[in-house]
Amino acid sequence: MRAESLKGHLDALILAVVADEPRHGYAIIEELKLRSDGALALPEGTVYPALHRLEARGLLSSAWSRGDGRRRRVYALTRRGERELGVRRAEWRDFARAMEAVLA
Amino acid sequence: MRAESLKGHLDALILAVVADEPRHGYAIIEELKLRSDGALALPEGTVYPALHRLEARGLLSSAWSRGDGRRRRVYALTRRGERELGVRRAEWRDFARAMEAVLA
DNA sequence: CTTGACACCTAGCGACACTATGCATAGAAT
DNA sequence: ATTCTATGCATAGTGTCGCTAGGTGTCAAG
Repeated sequence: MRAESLKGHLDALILAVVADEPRHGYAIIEELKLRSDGALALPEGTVYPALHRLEARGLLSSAWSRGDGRRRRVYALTRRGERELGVRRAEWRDFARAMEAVLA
Repeated sequence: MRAESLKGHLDALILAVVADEPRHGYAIIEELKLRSDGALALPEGTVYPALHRLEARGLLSSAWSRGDGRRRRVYALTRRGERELGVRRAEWRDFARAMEAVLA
């Protein structure tokens, strides 16, 4: 997976994964790997800053939780986040359609 | 169309358009607009540097041509460019599949 | 004789994913 | 006991690359 290819699409991925159920950062990384059959193996240095950015924009909310004595920051989609996910999904479809139209 | 979303995918688009027949920069821009139904309206400042980059990497070759008294730099796919297009197409499919798997 | 389409060029900017590194806990392996 | 691996979070710094904004010049139409 080329590094640059993800640019501009990461937010949609994270929002989609969190939309199903609230998750913490590490779990989001694992879930992305799982759903994409290993294609989306994102380093932590990519995901954690993205989560902070999304929360700063009001698309995610977070809360610390303790399980197994581990501290985890669990993220959930806000209402603005839901709307944003809808927009991003639509934008992805448009972009993918355009790409296919040219590459076909 | 979000600006960042194109990153990493521009080369594939240009190679694909030039693959059908040699074209000059302005014509490539028009063709992308046409095939994508207006979705890919790329500014010149995006396409021209990309063409230079692709030529520097040996994926495109160019030659000046005069028609109507206008000077045009016409680009054609090299053999390496053909191979690269194949790789990029495959990478796009993989990426798109992964995105769909997560967004679905 | 100005406007708009055609046609090319490039310096500098900004966004953002990634590298590298650090800290810390838990369980398994040696 | 100790080391290794997986879990879990964080961020400073880097590099890439599409875009903005500006420039040059031709040609047809109004």
